[in-house]
Amino acid sequence: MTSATTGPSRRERLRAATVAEILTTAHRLLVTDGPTAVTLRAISREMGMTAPALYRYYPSLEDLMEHLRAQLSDECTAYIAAEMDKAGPVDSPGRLYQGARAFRTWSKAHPIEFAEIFAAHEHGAGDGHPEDGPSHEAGMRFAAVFLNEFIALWQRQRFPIAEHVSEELRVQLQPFLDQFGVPLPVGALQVFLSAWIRLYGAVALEIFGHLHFGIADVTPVFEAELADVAARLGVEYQAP
Amino acid sequence: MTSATTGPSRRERLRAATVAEILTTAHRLLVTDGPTAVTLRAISREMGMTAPALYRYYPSLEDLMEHLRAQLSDECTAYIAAEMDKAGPVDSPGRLYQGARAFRTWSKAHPIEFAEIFAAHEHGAGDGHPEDGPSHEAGMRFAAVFLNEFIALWQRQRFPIAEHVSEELRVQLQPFLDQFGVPLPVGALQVFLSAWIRLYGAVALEIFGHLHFGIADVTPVFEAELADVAARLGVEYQAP
DNA sequence: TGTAAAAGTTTACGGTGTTTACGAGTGCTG
DNA sequence: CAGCACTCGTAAACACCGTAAACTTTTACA
Repeated sequence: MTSATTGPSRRERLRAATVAEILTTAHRLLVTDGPTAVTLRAISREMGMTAPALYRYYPSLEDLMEHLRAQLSDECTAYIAAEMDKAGPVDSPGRLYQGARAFRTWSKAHPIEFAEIFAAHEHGAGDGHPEDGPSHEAGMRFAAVFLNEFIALWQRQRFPIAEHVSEELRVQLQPFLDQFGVPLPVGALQVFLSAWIRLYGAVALEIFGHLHFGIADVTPVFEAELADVAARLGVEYQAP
Repeated sequence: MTSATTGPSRRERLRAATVAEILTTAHRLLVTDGPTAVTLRAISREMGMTAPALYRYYPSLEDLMEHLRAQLSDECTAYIAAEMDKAGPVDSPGRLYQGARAFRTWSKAHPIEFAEIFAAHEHGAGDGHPEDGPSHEAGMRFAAVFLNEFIALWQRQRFPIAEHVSEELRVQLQPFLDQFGVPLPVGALQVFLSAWIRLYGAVALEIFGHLHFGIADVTPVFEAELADVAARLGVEYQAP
């Protein structure tokens, strides 16, 4: 016993290090050789191991990929949060701008990771419980970054919200607000969802190459969308 | 020679039939057993052939999948166009509503096909010319359905467009309008792009399961988004 | 009818995820 | 300190996979 404070045991530390190496190796293979190159044999080969050894850490390749996606999502989240902080303290304007642009910047810099995180992964065409897994939790952490910023904006300046929220919509959104204790009226949540839809739509279309039918530089399109959302929120447009 | 009119030869007909069977078989495997089940061996097995025989029709599995994606995209396009026609002749209102809802309906009914078409397929993490291939052309046909409807709407009633289009944006969009002879001002094209971003964003987020953090039925969210886009276009909202 | 192209098969190579059985090392415990 | 259980890793094997080459059968046409 070398340390008085009983931290993680030696075995646990080694195991954690191996897990981290597995994920970083898988990540490197993903970005250098594409999604199809992420195989158990390739990972183990790079690590100087044999493929079945990886089964001591993940029950299947799909499960490994699920954890990789969660890590990639967290990296994206951390980048956005860091960029937001550069824009100033919590109640400073422009944090949402910085965050939205950071989302696009990260996605353009990591298109393969973006596809891995945000494209379909109801893998295997089966029943598969939709609401679980580490990548889903990572998705919640991602959403929290923008939602918290949205809450701060709402508390600072009440932007105009939909005067009339349909009953069907209220029934869907109110339970969510209650469950997580979000201090937002349903109308504001609707605006948040709309803003997120537009941000995701613009970035995803660009990353997936569905805007390259004649548009060389998508930046002006993105900025126009950003300006339109900003106008809806009643905040003045800030050029990058 | 059995027919006087020299149509496609017997061999060409057989070949076309085989190609069609290959694609329908691949499609069936895709929806029943998932993307990973679409293999040359599985397709040939179902067709009572051997795997290398498929190389007489496609140079690789990836090429076969590319053609499959094009066919799936065309099926989506055809469904949307047909649903639009149900809403009335070219200049009747509600065709855009019907089309947008048809896009969501088809996507929800064919989530795996949707992912195959609209998710990332810059396969293989390489150079790969982005602007070619049958699925890209199919994407153009898809876009044309909505764009033509948009042009008709513009010619029927001039909806309000962005009063000021930034110079950077104009430089990107004007060449596209000129190249394809689209009778639309850049401001209207910007509105079209914004509408498409929102439609795609809403549907993709739903299909990919990124809205199921507490929202059971996404329909009201989608309808709210639709109503907001409609308001921007200056057309009255029509409930489904 | 002969001949050349097309269509399909056989065989083979290297790769994959995954299971099973086995061995070496680690750490706790009586 | 001895024993033992548990962890980590390997080796062999199975059933797949995409793809290439050589070979055979079928088809169409001069």
